[in-house]
Formats: sequence, structure tokens, C-alpha cells
Amino acid sequence: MPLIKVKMLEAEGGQGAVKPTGRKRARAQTRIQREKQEVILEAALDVFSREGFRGATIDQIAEAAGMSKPNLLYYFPRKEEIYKRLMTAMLDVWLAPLREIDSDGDPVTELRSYIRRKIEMSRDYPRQSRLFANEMLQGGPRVLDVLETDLKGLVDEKVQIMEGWMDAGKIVRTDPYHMIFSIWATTQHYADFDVQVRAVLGKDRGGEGRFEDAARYLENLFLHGLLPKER
Amino acid sequence: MPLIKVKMLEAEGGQGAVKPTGRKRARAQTRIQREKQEVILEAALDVFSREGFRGATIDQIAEAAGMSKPNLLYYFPRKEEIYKRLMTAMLDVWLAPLREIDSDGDPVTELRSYIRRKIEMSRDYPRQSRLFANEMLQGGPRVLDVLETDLKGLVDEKVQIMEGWMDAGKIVRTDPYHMIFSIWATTQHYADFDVQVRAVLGKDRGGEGRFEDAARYLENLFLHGLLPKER
DNA sequence: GTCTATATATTGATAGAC
DNA sequence: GTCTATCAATATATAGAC
Repeated sequence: MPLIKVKMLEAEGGQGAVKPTGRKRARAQTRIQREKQEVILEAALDVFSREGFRGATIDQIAEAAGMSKPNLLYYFPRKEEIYKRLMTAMLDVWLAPLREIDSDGDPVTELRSYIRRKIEMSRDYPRQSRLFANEMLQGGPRVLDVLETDLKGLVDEKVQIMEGWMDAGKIVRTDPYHMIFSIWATTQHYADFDVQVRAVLGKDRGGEGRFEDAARYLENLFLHGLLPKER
Repeated sequence: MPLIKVKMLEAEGGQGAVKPTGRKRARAQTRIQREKQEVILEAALDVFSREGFRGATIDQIAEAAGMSKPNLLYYFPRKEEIYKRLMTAMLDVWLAPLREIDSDGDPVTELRSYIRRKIEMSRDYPRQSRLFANEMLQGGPRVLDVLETDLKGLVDEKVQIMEGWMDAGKIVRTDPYHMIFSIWATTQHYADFDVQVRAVLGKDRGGEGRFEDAARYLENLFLHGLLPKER
């Protein structure tokens, strides 16, 4: 099954996040305001995903966004707010594929499309992947609570689905948690360690086709041997 | 097969790296000098692995090392030199397990111990793993040449071994490059994304046993289905 | 070898003219 | 809304006393 272009929201975050928390007057945003914020967030994603929160500077972001530093700060008064906007938007989008795993679907089909979507996201949105990886390396100070509540809850739910499939004899018994970790690790590796992957593959195999190859390898790795009948 | 305590050099780097490049007089280092440098490198590993090169500050490192900033700079005149020392020492140690894969050994045994050693390193030396991950996320500006020469050469060599095993019918045919990437990704995930792993597993499964569970899962994932006879 | 003091540049953020 | 000018804090690194 070939990789397709994934349709995914760009990092925007809920509209709710834009409104001032005080909201003395919930004033509607102009189109230009939204567009400028969009440009800033796009530039910030570039810088934060490469350098991490501390390593990134407002100067770099402003330059990448093509505006002056004070001008940027007019739209986002604090560096941290840009970062938080990116993180929440990213988390939301990043977990969408996992949410879609359907207990009523065919196990192998469900897992196969999960793996495929994850590798597509690494191919199409590597910066979001790196942004998250950077946050993790730092110990996740700004998302730890989300991980322990929302993420854990979501994973637990999907683990139960997978255990149901095992109980029903639909797939071979394995450790669902570590299977999910392994799918995350392998698929995101192609975004986070892209330099290394391309350096090792060289120019003959390091082109765009590497994602196809990876998808094929990973689908086989995780799905082969999962069907009880095969043995 | 249970995990054992791995024996590994601490980040020290070759002795050659210590000598001044000019070496007007190749003066031997005193014991105290080496010990102080050791303390600094240990502290620097802590900070760099969490914050990346740009995000880390000499202040943080000096405080972690329990000395003043000028005192630290007496031993390492530039921030970049501390970082480079850590990187070269890390790379050397980090690739040791891959180097040990032996073409004359039994394929499954060789791969099993490779996986086991890699997960042991994530357990015992998570900071080294994160240091490297941080460098990769930034695009590997300080190691790109090493990746393209030494690392690629090493991987190519081991890929040839694996292809030899496949040609001889000793293991099932698969993509050796992506297999190696997947082993790297999955094992290092337990160091790099440690926060996430522990958050998801919760307190019941997130203890030290998680490395045992991971090792068991990964050995099965990569090795099951590799023997032609099993099918 | 270690310290205080400091030079110099860069950082996040603000003031105020236009 | 956008700019120049600038502040206060922090950054890397050095000078020089002890």
C-alpha cells in the first residue's frame, strides 16, 4: 500500500487559545491578525524545532518571519506563548491517528493504517515531530501534565482495545504498551534523526523513496506474525 | 535473557584529544587536572543533554560542577570544546555494540545481543543518548561529517554481513538498513522519551522493570520471524 | 589554580515616536 | 501597527589580584 499525502491541519491551535484570558471584550480577530500570527507560528516552528525552547531566540524567529522583533512581540507578547501555542496545536494533531484506531475494525487493517499515517506525518511534518522530541529531551516541563492525563488516558484506552483483540484470538498476544512505543519510536525516527538516516543511506537510497521503504519495512515488522493463523 | 549491567567507558574521549593541538611541549596532565575535567564533563553532560548546545549555559555547567565560571573556563577555555569532547567520546562508545556484530557468529544470537546491549545503554547512559538526539534534532552540524564517513562505513559493513546471512539462507530476507534504524529508534526511545514512557506506563509499570519489559518485547519483535525454519 | 571584577555581546521585553 | 531606541538581565569570555 503506497504512501499518500496526508491531510492535516497546520499548527493553528483551537481558536479559543487566541482570545485573551481576561476577555473584557471578546473582540473578533481581523484576518490580517490571523495571517500575521500564522507567519510567526510557522517561523517559530522552524526555530523551536531545531533549537528547543531555550536555544531559540526571538531574533531568529523574527528574522525567519520577516519582521522586526518588537513587531513580532506585538502579536505574541512573550516567547513562551508562541511556544505553548505550537505545543498544544501539535499535540492535538499528533495524536489524531492514535485516536482513530477503531475497536470494531479489523485489527491488522487498523494497525497498518496507524503505522502508515504515522510515517506519513514524519514525512510531511518533520518539524512538529522534532518540536515534540525537543520537549521530551528536556524532560517535558511544559507538557508533563498532558502526558500523564490525556495521553495516558488515550493510550490506556487503545491498549484495552488491543487486549480485547488478543482475548478474542484475533491477534497474537504481545505487550500493547511497548508495541505502541515501538511504533512511535520507529516512525518518528525518520523525522527526528533525518540527518542520520540520510547520511547512512547515502545518495542512492536516501532520496524521497526512503519513506516508502521505511513504511514497507515497518508494516512487515509490526504486522507479520501478528495473525494467529499464520503460525 | 535478563538485562545485565553493561561495562562501558565513561565519557572521556581519547587521551589525544586532551593535548594542545600546538603541543609545543607535550606536557603530561596531572591527576588533579584529569579529575577536574572529569567533573566538568560529567556536569556538562547533564546540561547539554537536556538543553542542547545553544540552550546550555556555562553558568549552569559550572554550578552543576560545583565551581566558579572562570574556574571552569580555566580547564576548558571555550564552551564548544566541552561539547566536542563529549560528542566524540559519546560517538565512540555509542557505536561499540554495532562494531561487535560478528559475521562468524550465529545471526540470531548476534542480533539478540546487539538489541540487548543497546537497551542496556539506554538504561545506564540515557544522557549520552539524549546528547546525541539533541545534536540530531539540530541537524547534526558538529557531527555530520562523522556520520557520512565513519558511521555510514560502519553500517554499510554490517549491512553486508546481514545480507550475507540472507544469501546463505540463515535469516529471512529483509531491509538491513531499516532494521538497524528500527533497532536504534526503539532502544534509544527509552532514554530519549523517558518522560513520556514513564507517564504512559504510570506507577504500576513505569518502574525499573520497564527496561526488562522493553527488552523482552523488542527481542521478540525483531527476532521472531527471522528464522526461515519457523515458517 | 581560584577568585572578584569586568569587558562585550546578546537576550527577552518595553517606551514612545510616527 | 510598525518602527528606532533602549532597558535590564544574562551570555561568553578575559584581566588581574591573590
